[in-house]
Amino acid sequence: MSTVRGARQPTIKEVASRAGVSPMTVSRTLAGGRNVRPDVQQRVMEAVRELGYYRNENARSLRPGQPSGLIGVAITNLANPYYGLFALGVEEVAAEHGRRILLGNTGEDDARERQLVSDFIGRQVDGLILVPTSGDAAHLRPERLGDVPLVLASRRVPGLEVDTVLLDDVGGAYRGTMALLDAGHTRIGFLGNRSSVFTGERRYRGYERAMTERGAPVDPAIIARDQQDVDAASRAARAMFDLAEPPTAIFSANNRNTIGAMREIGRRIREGVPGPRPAVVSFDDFELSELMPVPVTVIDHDARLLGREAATLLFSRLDGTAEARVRTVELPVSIEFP
Amino acid sequence: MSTVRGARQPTIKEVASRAGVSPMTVSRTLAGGRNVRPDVQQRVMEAVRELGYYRNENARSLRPGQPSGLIGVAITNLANPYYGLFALGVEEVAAEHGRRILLGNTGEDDARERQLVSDFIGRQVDGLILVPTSGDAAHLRPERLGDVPLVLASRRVPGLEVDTVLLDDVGGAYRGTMALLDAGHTRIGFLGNRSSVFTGERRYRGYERAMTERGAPVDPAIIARDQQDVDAASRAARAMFDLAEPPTAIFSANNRNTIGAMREIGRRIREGVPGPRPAVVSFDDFELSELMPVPVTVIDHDARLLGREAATLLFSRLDGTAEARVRTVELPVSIEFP
DNA sequence: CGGTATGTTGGTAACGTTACCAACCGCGAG
DNA sequence: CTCGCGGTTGGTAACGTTACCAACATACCG
Repeated sequence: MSTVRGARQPTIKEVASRAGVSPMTVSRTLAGGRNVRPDVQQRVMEAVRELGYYRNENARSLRPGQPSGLIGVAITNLANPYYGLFALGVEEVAAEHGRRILLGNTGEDDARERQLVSDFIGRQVDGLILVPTSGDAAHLRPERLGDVPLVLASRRVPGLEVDTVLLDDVGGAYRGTMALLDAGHTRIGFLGNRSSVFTGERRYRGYERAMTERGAPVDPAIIARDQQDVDAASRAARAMFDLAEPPTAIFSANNRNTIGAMREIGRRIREGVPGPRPAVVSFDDFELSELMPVPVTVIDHDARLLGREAATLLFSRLDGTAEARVRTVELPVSIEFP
Repeated sequence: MSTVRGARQPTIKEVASRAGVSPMTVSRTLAGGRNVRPDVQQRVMEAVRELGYYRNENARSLRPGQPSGLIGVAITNLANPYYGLFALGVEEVAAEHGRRILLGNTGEDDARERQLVSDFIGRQVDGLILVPTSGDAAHLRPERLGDVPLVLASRRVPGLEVDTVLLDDVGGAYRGTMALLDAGHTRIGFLGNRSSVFTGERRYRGYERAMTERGAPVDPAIIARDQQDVDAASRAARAMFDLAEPPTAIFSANNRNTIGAMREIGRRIREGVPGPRPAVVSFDDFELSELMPVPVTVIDHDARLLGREAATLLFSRLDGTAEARVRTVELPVSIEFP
């Protein structure tokens, strides 16, 4: 090995001089070898191997019109397994298109989102995929992004018309609630969260629509929409069950709330606390739902597919194969009965 | 707004001419404004705002000695929530150091890992964090990486001496198995997986050590080490429980195997299949373990912290604050009894 | 054998940025 | 009033790469 430890990365010039050719010939060889004699190509590739040369992608993309091959992805909370799957879906499609992803976690923080987007633009990303933190849209306006295409996932941003992939939140919540109503329940509690205002709102709307359609009372006493984590959800469920008129069923708008409700229900059963053993419908799947002490209907979705769709939408813009019109893809959800 | 839709990103020159100064003055202003008159700075910042200018980070890092501000992160399986948490930990620390992360998923594929590492180097990353796919080490040798520091996480690569963060797999498995032995079990089955050869091996070693130390027989009939997913784990558990002499307890080396075993145990209880209702120790936590039909002891760890430690190790190299010696950090695991 | 088409190779310039140096300014000390 | 110094500004070159053009070699045709 002729490379010295601690040395800078070798450049195309060093490869060229080692192979006894010009940098242009090295460049051509690495670009596929069109119009380069095979024996010369071989000499070049040998020099590349010997020196451990890698093309400097940053220098490459410096030339105008050259894509950087990077996609900026900002999601709200990587600690949520669904977003891990989402990121995986994006990564897969990006890899299929020879792109890499720059990943940032916003933690539902507007300022951090703005910072990430700025940085992504500064790094010349070819496109952006964003789970927005539903603040305002100023930093996402086309004139701020230059000609970098943007795809929103999971949520919309008020006043911003761009390609978007969503779940069928309303329909899923509607059908899930309907299932409870069909089973004879009329007093159905709602557990939801605030953070994802957009999805939370949509899922609540589905719940509400089903309830009113069937003439079931929508009682604020059994609607809790402020729980961000499992513990808060547990407490909310507890308060609801301790009411004089507790709900006989629960619609939970997400994973975190479902787990919290389950904890509380499990505790009551273990400790013999009297009161309801409510049926549960859960938006978002969770493992071992079939082992729960009460029947759980699951409204599941494919976050990985959501990521893939977002990336596919983006690449159709990048390839220029997309129509000009802004598109929204709404992915179906599936319902699994206990 | 004077920016034209579809236009290229504005350059420092355009900002300069708009502000009536030279590009150097813009550069200095953006670098903190040392030795630039306040009123000139203001004019420059105004032009920056008006044009929607972002520094081109790629061009910036082209100059020799300039860091790219990128960290390459390759993990094996983003679909695993633990790796999502791991990535989050890395991202957090990177952000604290003003770095972004380039994320790739290897899917336990050697070729893909090599490809990702090449690409990361080509993009001039300042450092690499890798959950290795335990193939060979050729592409990770220092002479192949130039002077880019590397940190391994979760697993080692045979024959490669680099900074590494691990879990206390052996100790955790040992203590977990001991807990079962203390409870009077002697016939303890083992469920594990192949993919992560390294951790799988270590966890098996902890199990084996505890067993032999107490003189409990290590019976190949109740040791299954080939399950990659929940379904396979379920089948392995089923076969084990159907033996003439089934285990009275199960040590499960990971999440996937635990879920699979639980499914099978739940099925047998629901369907009234006679046979053991084994106690379970699970390496890796899972939610609602307290609601399981048999008592589950959980050996948990903090994947986010693992990611933070990996990144911290890397940045100590980058800052030059690290001692030269190769370091290994082994994070403790916690045991939660049912 | 001359001429043209085709294939191969290299030189030059440019991408956006900033380190370095040179030039210039105003101000205070001698 | 002159000198020198510190603060401010701009020009030049270089980072690594490749598009473009020019130069040259070779093959083929008439």
